[in-house]
Amino acid sequence: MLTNSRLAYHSHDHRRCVSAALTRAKTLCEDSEVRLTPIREAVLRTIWASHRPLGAYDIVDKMTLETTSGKRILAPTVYRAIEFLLAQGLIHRIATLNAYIGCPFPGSHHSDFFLICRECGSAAECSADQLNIAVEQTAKRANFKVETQVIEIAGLCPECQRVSQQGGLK
Amino acid sequence: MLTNSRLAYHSHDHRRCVSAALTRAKTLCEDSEVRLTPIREAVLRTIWASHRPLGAYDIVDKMTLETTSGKRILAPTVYRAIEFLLAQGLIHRIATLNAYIGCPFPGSHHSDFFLICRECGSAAECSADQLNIAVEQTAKRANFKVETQVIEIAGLCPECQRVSQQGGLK
DNA sequence: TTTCATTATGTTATACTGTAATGGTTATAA
DNA sequence: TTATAACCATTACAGTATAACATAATGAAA
Repeated sequence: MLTNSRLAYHSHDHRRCVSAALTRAKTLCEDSEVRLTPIREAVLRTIWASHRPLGAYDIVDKMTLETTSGKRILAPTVYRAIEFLLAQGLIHRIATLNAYIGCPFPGSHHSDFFLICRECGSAAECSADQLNIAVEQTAKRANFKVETQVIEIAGLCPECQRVSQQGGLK
Repeated sequence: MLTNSRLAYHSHDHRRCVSAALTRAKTLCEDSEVRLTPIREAVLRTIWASHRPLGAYDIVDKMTLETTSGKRILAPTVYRAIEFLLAQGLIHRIATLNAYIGCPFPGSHHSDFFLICRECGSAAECSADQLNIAVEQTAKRANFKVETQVIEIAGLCPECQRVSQQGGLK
């Protein structure tokens, strides 16, 4: 099973996640001959600020705060960047949260799912053959032709389980 | 595998679906000692008008048209009814469409998924142990505690596959 | 039956999410 | 340098959802 759940739920040097994501993004965009413009890169960097999915207007606010010129970034600008990043597979949309998260392994074409912690908000991306096979087979039994799949699982991440158990014991 | 895919995708006497759904709803609400008020029943009936998920404002419009008194039904009224019906497990929310659909087998506690046809818009609900097991196992490998799951699969239903093949052949 | 508490609904206003449309700007290549 | 396409700014608006407060209906207790 391919997953970034270790990083997503436990403390780590997150700067490495960010720089790795940006490096991969640059390489992929060069290979695909599309442009990772400053705005698109800034949006990607903002989304990668954490392992928590971020709403479009959160991105707007963050970017407006961080900008030096004091010029307000507007929603359509962010949405256009999001559209681009989605198309390149650099980010994913979390439908249940109306939010966006960086893809930890772009380029590899995978059908993936998300484990979203309701407590800390962090989300891990996973890709498991077993699950994809189960989807395919159950769809087949209804003669349904699968094109896209959205699998979003909410619950408690390992860290937040620990914390909530400790809280219950005291 | 528990599913209503036959009914969802093929022509049938839909009045029976509606009356069965309303009967089940009444029974379940009596058992739970909650009130299926006229408005809630009307919203449920409206949602059950087809096997296609319906947006909240579509429900508003439909109900406003169908009302005899000419009085406009307003959004909060519909959303409150939706909230109630969701809580009773009589309908489901389709996150990828921001829309609502009647549950064909309420009462049985199942974790389910949806096969949504992008062509005709119809959605079938399914419950397959294989898929639930796959979700549980893959989550377990990340030490993630599952609470809720959203699985929405988009593609082509059997009928629309037939039609699109015929179209391609001519 | 009256009263009271609870639940449900009506009404207004507004927040959040997302996109259409238009025109200006920048980068790239001929 | 100029034509072209891609990108971005700006305004306006569409669609989804809820907050807040007033009123009405319901059911149980006095």
